[in-house]
Amino acid sequence: MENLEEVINVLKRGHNSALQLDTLVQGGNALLVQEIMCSLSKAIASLEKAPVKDKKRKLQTAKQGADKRRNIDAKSYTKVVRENPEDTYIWRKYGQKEIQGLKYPRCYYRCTNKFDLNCQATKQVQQCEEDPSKYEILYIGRHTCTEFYNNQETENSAFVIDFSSNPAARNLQSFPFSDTSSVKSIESEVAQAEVVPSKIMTLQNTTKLPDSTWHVPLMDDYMTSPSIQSSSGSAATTVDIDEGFLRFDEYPIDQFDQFLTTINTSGIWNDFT
DNA sequence: CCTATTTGACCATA
DNA sequence: TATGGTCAAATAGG
Repeated sequence: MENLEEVINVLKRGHNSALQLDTLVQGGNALLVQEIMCSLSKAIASLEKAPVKDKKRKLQTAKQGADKRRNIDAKSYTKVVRENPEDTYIWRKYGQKEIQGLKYPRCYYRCTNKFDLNCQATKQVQQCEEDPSKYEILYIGRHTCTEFYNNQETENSAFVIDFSSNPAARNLQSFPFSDTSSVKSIESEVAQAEVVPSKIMTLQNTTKLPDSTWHVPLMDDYMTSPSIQSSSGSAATTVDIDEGFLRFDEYPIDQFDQFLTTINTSGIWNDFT
């Protein structure tokens, strides 16, 4: 069991190396690299399919000892990989679930400021079956914590909250895409922290793993922009990252061009290519 | 100590 | 009652 994990990790490292090589190699050799990546992907995929179901609930009786909910030998502990210093949002993983009919589990993340700032933003990350290097990200809700920090920067707020014990909050100092006209008091922002239409973003050729803390720089700023709030009706949008540019196959919300211009000039997506 | 992740349990809902 | 989203105890690691 432990051995299998090891093998999978080794294969993943190989796959990531091939990904990096793919960006360096040109011409006919590129095909060879693609073939290596494909082979490794298939090998990883076949080793990783291990559906896990919920165990039946244990009946609690007075005679039972301490509730041993975890099996020490069950799974390995994955390391946090933090990249992309441009990102100002920090997510915290709060769940993982095997989904019926899907090979890979779905991972659930929330904003680290959920409790201290009542930020309701969450995301779900799903690894694609065809290409394990590709992840589908479903964003639910929007970050309201941005409004708080903008408020802190621009004026003396009546709200004094000490974040000295919260390293995540201390990192949240700049919001390059914030709209200063939308700065409001915390009270009003908390009041309108309702769930807004979700979006699906697909990352291609990313070497980032969706485990643990993971930074996604742009979509959340996009989610907090006022133009999104005015949209009605929910729709899924597929966003492909292709050679450093974004390719939108469908976009149901107004004022998208303005958003696209902003992010294309930011260069923030370069980290994903 | 502390915070973050893991993962079985819990629970809403279709 | 099966599915999938969330909770939280156990655990890792600083």
